Amino acid sequence: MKQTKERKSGLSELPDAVQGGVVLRFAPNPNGPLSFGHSRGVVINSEYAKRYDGRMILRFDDTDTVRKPPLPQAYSMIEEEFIWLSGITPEVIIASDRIEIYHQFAVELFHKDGSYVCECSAEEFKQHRVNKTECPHRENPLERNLELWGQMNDGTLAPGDAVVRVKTDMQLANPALRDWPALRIQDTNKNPHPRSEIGSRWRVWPLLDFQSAVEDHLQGVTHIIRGKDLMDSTRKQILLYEHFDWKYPETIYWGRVKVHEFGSFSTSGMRQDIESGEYEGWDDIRLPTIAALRRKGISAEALRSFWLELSLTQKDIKAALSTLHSHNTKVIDLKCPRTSAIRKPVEFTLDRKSVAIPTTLNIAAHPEHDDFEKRVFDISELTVFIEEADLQMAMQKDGLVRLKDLADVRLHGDGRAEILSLEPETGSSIIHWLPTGHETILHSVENGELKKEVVLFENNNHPNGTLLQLERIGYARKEENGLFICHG
RNA sequence: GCUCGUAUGGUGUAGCCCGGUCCAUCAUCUCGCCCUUUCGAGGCGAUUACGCGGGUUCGAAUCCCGCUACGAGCACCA
Repeated sequence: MKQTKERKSGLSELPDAVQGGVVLRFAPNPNGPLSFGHSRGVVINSEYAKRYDGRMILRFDDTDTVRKPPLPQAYSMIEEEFIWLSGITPEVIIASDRIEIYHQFAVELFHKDGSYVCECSAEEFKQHRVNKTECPHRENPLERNLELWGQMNDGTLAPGDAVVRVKTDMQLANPALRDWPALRIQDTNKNPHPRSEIGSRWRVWPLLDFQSAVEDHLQGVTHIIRGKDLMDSTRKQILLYEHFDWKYPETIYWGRVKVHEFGSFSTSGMRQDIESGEYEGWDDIRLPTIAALRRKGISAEALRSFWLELSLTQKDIKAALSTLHSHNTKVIDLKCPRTSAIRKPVEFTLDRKSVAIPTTLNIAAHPEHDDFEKRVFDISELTVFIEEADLQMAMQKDGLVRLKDLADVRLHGDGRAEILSLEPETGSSIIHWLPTGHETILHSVENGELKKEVVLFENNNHPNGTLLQLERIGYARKEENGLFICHG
């Protein structure tokens, strides 16, 4: 019983998980909306929250105002995307609202002799770290630390002049853990926090390892699931927890995921390119953002299946986008009305000779949905448009081809489509076609480049935003200014 | 350099803790065939894998040792 459940969801049980007693969190930096990579964190954490009926916290780790300044719109975008992706509403915590709390713990740590204000330059301390030597500030008495702490906060000390370090042990085998930095000074006059209510209110900001560790404790987080690049973070934080005598959450890691088609994008890089106009927005279909995937028609359910099937392992993996598309097809195919678009249309005239044909056709909009409004093809003008590629294919078979839902025909070089029979008799390949239509632009992405193609699109009443299946081409979303291909 | 981690087919994944039922699961991709009111849909089928070398054992993907490859951390980023 237990085994089938694990197999089905792709996720194994969380260690020491208690029904109703699990607290998970997902903690992105709101310097941009969610990317494809983030969706793994959303899906895995939220699925566990559902499975154990636990609490789900969405925490914005927005404590860097200089290098990765938060994007004000990103907070609400991420929250909305989280809900869309997971189907559950998380509790929201914003780190920049809670700086005062982190300050209190920082001061408490001085009192516990668990930290000190270090006035070494980054380079000087690096020498100590490499040589396993203690820096002179390590022995600051409490009063001196408190005095310097005051100077960090009141502006006497500038960014780079001092940093608060957690006392671990300079002899630790792992260099990453030796007296790691917990809080630093940021010039918030020059680089105010983008949230207006925060702005320049604080000068001393916690680093990830301190902020995250304190917050996880305050929220009672029971399980942390994160990338294995944060393994040393866990070890650092455990050392901090020992000073406070707290119990560290269970921690599980996943490895790196590479999707070849997505190349390498960084949130800050995308932000720059959007601001410079290279991309039209976060939902530009070339971008690996959740916004772009959604716009093209990738469903939340497909994203969930995808990550769940990949499961939770520490292996670095190269995931295939085709797998995501396959999941998506299973979700959307049943809902997508069929419609036709002709690329490079070639016109033919129906030559009915002895075979009588109707003047209008009522064609199903979905093979399994009779209730979908029928498509009406008026062929009284006897014109049909087919794709140039299909013409070439047909010519290799003596021009024989079957026009879907109409007839077997033989295409002639003079532009005639000679009707052979209404019933399929020649066993020819079936191609899609249109009697008429209107021009629209088909947008797709090829090798990261945007491709725009004018196509003849079936006249239809589908409202903008509808996800359609373009017969024999693929799934695409209809928008005001064209069609946007999702995948085949 | 130090520290940590991972190694099952083209790509992912199950199995490994508690050795045999594993001539290794499932999905995806590729290729065939079938069906068909489109298809890259559906149905059926096929090819392809336990990193290397030792050891323990009647028996190892599973246990032990060594090696190799790859990845990550060693930021006053997250």
